[in-house]
Amino acid sequence: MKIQAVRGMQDLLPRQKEIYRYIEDVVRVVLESYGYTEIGVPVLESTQLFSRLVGEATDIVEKEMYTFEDRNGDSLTMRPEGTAGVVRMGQENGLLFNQIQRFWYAGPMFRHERPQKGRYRQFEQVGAECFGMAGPDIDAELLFMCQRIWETLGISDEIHLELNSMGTTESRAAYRSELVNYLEEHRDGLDKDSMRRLETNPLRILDSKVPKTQELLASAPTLTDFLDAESKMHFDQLRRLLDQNQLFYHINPSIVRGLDYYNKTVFEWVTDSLGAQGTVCGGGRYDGLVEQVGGKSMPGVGFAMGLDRLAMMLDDKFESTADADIYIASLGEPARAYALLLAEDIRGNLAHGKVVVHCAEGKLKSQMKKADASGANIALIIGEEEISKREVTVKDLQTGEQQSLNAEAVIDHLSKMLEE
RNA sequence: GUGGGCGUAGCUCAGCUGGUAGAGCUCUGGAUUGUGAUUCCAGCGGUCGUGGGUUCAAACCCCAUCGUCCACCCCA
Repeated sequence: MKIQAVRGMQDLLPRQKEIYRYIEDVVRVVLESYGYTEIGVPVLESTQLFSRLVGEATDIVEKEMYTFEDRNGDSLTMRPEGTAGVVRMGQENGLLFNQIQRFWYAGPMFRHERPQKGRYRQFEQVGAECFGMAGPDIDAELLFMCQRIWETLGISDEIHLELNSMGTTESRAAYRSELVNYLEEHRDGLDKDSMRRLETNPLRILDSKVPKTQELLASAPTLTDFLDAESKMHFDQLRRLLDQNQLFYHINPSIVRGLDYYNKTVFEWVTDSLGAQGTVCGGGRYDGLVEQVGGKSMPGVGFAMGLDRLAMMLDDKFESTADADIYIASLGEPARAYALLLAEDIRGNLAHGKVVVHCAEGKLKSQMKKADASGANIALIIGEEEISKREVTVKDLQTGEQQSLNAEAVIDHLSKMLEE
């Protein structure tokens, strides 16, 4: 019986992992340039946190959570999203009371869905969450920040912004009942999924891809018409800020988001280049959430971006770096031992550079092959001749030129070569 | 959870109407006693996803199962 990875869990091979790290580095630099501070929150939380904050009737809570009993009988859940945990953490540690905060975090999330391209059961997210700021300027800042990340990664022309406002809980409730009334009247025109959602989550019907349902929706009441005055103003101001900064967006009234806690601004950054799982980043405002974990009422906004999907977008353009700059080949036991010492010496004296020692049997020919495959530009060769003369042969693998230097001169020479 | 495609060497794949398995890449050795990225030669490497069935005979047909991919659903 062979043991293999659990379904939906992916291994990151060296090249992939390198892409992830590159993205993380870019994201970190950009987020910190906006003054966001990094935090860490647990992967495990009590199940209640998610069922209450994300919403009992959402798909996530209903059927996608990895939930199990701890040894003492507590129900625990591996986080399916980041916001709930950050809100809990902020409240529990007193970071939110009368405070303004800008946080970011990175790490794995877990959802038990059927795996697919761009969708795994463990997936990596980077999130940003802001607290204590009610105005649209912080919403705009988050979007500028995303845009800057896309630009730095070189994928901004493949991603566009879909924007909507969901209004306050009250205005949304008013719209919801109006929509249900309308759809009840045209019940026989609905598809099966939409019929079901009419009971569970009517706003989701707006998202339906069934053409007949979409026809029906064309003359249905729209959320925009039901926005309360304040939400409307917030949305208009946000749009103005985006316009002023020439950040282009597409108003999409059917963006509703699958979590209960959103209000006012909601958005998704979407790409066509990944197939069906095109959302690369999503987020919005959640002004009522802090109150729900027992805190003083406090506005919040945030987003989460999916590293796995971003990594897929970069895959064909990304160039891996070489495994080595200097590769040391040796022949015979004394040379082999000396190679290790020399490598230590080089690493201790060079400012940067990767030094790889051939630690295995092998003829010089095969060692040189390894040197070539490693991507190194320089090979050092140490054999019996070199040992007896206290020399090291330095070979430039691009030009093929080589020379023998005495051991003391090697490091100077190498640092010059690496600088070129 | 639903639907469809695909599982053959480490990787990418070929294998006709059922007749007992092949290529390229990688790796190892040689042509070149201690010199890579080109060339040539040779070698290593397979319970044909797994279990059952049909058949004289199954990688190939049938059933089941697992995995994977794509789509639906939903989202990162």
